[in-house]
Amino acid sequence: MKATDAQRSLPVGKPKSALMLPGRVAVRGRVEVFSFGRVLRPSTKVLPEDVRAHNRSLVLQTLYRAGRQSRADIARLTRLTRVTVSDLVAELIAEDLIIEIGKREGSRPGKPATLLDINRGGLQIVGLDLSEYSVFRGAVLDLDGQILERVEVPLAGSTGADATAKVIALAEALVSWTTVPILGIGVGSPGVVDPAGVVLSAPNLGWSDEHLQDVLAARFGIPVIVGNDARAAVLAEHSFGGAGADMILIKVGHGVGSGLLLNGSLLFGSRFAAGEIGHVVVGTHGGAECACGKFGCLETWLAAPRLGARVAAAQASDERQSPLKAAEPILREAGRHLGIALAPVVAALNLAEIVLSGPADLLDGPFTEATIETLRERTMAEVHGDLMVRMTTLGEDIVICGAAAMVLSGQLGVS
Amino acid sequence: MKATDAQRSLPVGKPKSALMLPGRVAVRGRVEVFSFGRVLRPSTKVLPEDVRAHNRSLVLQTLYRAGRQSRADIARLTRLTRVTVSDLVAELIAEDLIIEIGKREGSRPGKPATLLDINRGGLQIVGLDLSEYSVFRGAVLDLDGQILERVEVPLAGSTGADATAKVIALAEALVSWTTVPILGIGVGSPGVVDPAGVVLSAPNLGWSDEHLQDVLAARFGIPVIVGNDARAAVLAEHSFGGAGADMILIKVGHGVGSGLLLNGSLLFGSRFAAGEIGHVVVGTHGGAECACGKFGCLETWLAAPRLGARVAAAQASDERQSPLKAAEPILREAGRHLGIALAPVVAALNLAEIVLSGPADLLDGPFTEATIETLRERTMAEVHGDLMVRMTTLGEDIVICGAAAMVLSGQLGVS
DNA sequence: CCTGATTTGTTCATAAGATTTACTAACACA
DNA sequence: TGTGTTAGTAAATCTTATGAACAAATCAGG
Repeated sequence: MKATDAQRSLPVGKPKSALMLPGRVAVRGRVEVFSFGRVLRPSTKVLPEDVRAHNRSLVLQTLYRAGRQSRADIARLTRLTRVTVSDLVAELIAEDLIIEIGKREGSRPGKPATLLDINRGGLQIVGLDLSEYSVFRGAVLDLDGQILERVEVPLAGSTGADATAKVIALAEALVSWTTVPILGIGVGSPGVVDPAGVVLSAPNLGWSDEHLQDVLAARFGIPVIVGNDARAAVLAEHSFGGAGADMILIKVGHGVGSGLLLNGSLLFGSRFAAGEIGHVVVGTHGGAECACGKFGCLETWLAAPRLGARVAAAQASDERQSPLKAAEPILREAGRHLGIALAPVVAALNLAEIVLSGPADLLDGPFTEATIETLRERTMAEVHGDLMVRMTTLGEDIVICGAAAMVLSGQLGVS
Repeated sequence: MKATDAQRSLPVGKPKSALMLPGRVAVRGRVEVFSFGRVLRPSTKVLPEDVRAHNRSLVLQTLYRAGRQSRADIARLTRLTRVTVSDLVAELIAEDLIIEIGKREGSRPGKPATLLDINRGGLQIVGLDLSEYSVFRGAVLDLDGQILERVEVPLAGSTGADATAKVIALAEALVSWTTVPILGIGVGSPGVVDPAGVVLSAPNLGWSDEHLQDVLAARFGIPVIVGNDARAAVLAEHSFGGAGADMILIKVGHGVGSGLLLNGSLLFGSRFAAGEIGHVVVGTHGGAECACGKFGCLETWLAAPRLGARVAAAQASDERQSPLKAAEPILREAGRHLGIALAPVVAALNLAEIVLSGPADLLDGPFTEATIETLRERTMAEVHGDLMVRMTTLGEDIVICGAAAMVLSGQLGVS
């Protein structure tokens, strides 16, 4: 900072001018300066209006989280001035995103506060879950992530344009059922989805380079956000499920995927394929053959159809035991393999929380226990303290809720 | 037509006003709104002066990367106006961070441009590497990361306050050798270091809760940044080594650690212990006993003393073979275990680049080849295309260069 | 009932910052 | 000599947050 400061505290005369910069040639390569922890992207200038947008989101978020606050309350929480908050609130009220909900009750000195809240009853969200193997699901939700109306459409083997048409039809139905203005449409899609909502690849649906977000936005004329299903799920778990800021969510279904939240940020990965752990080989010997051609992929251990089938077989082969007893070794073996695969990830990322999403009858019990035990055996002690492995609190609706969370993020958060 | 398809399978009626918002109670939990990919931390208001600080860094970074640009060039690169750039440049020249270096050569129409550059010769950085087992190393560097002067101090078993005193003495010597004002002091320390530069735990040095950054800043009165050694290394590789924005750097020395750069951001982890992968168990059978009590930790396979000893033993036991031949199976086995541990990490994070730092005679050859092969065998094909495994280009100085990169980031980047 | 204290929300003037517009300076080319 | 181009600067404008001041509304207490 102050060159003079530095100069002052430095010993004065020193030799070694010989080594110095006389002939220093600028042989710089491609170099970037960092904000220790965050890249400063070149050509990303910031304008005063960006300040406005940020503080606007700050007000919205404060109100969304705390709910029912006065302008003065918001000013105290955000450390903005009352004047600034009043100005932002006026703008947000004009846009119908915030409403006044009467005076504060109770006996206090001073002018009674006018309470504000996000316009929770005046806006709805449409959320779609395309991640199930044989069915598209969708719902109308309120701003708190509560499902108001839901619907399913059998996929019936549709792929490519047929699948796209079914998505549009599903969205049309849901949009027609909303009773108030729509904040936006969120879609959780399987496969690799880029930040612009292009499904780069979704084999099950026969999609590649499918510009789903653009197509839906053009059709409905309202904001649309399309994201990967597991990433939507991890966002849901954080926004509505009470999870922290460092977490991996393992999604077990017809395949196995995951979503990562690191320091509160969703991870996309260098090719937008972060979380695709289904085809990592686990263990050094054995393992069933996978559709991908390898042996012992995580999917061969965990995928619901395979795991369910093995459990059923075990139960059938030994009818004297209780079904639960018979299933236990199978489930523990699967859970152990998940732990083996996750141990390096948990250690490398210093994760605090592992959330499982999938069939509770398979995952919630010996499976989870074996995963925890395996992680304890295979990672450092310091991690054990705060490491938590648990089932999601959102059940089957996790992707739909996550789609809604994406919309909340895109429309009310910083852009 | 597809619309009718979906419509047909949907519940037709549209009643459901009953379900709507009449009595909706706001039973919200702790909820956060997201900017799809980045948290908006509450109580983080933004002011116009933050805009200034950001754009100021943008100018500095542009100049640092591109070098020798005119004000007009910077304006074009940053998309700020010439007026704004002139204003910022005047401020930066007053602070001696930027200098004018004469008119542009060559024959072009128009007024000749006044070229600017970062004051590369007028500022120096002090970098310290505390990560070696038996020695502290330090250097004076220029702003391009070139080492101008270096020094080593034997650690001689110092721990606790003794070790701290040696760090201070080392820094004093280096500071006294600088010939121009110092931009800052960077320190790469082993162990768990929090973002405030507190070494929470460094067993080898006997430190816990050592406020090294504060201590050094108080002593020298100039900016100091203390960070984890592997994180410094990954920053160095990105800033000076030409690496991309999604990378893991594996640091093999007396122990094994790593640093992660994800989407251009350094990962700290929920307890600031991200990258601590040395004590992850690899493989499902066998493995030597580790100092931590477990068997088969990554360190037992990779740590330089152990690996070197195994190589030496193999070479001694079979003197008819060439030393290289004799070492190969040992090195391949170690590299394979690194691949096994990294496969889930690479897949989960969709990493593009793996950089190795450590003894080149051990790592650069069969070891690296085996790591690549193992990763190919154990992850999805799509990853193979752009996955790169290589040695660092910075050699032994990687942590010192990383310390300098931390200073560049902290002093010239966004705060 | 009146007065003082307290809190809320708004009005007005101000400071910081980037932009647009317009200007001068310096050069090439014809 | 004049025209066109580029660099850098100056003045006015627009945006945004802030501080100071004030009116409104309420409580507490005499």
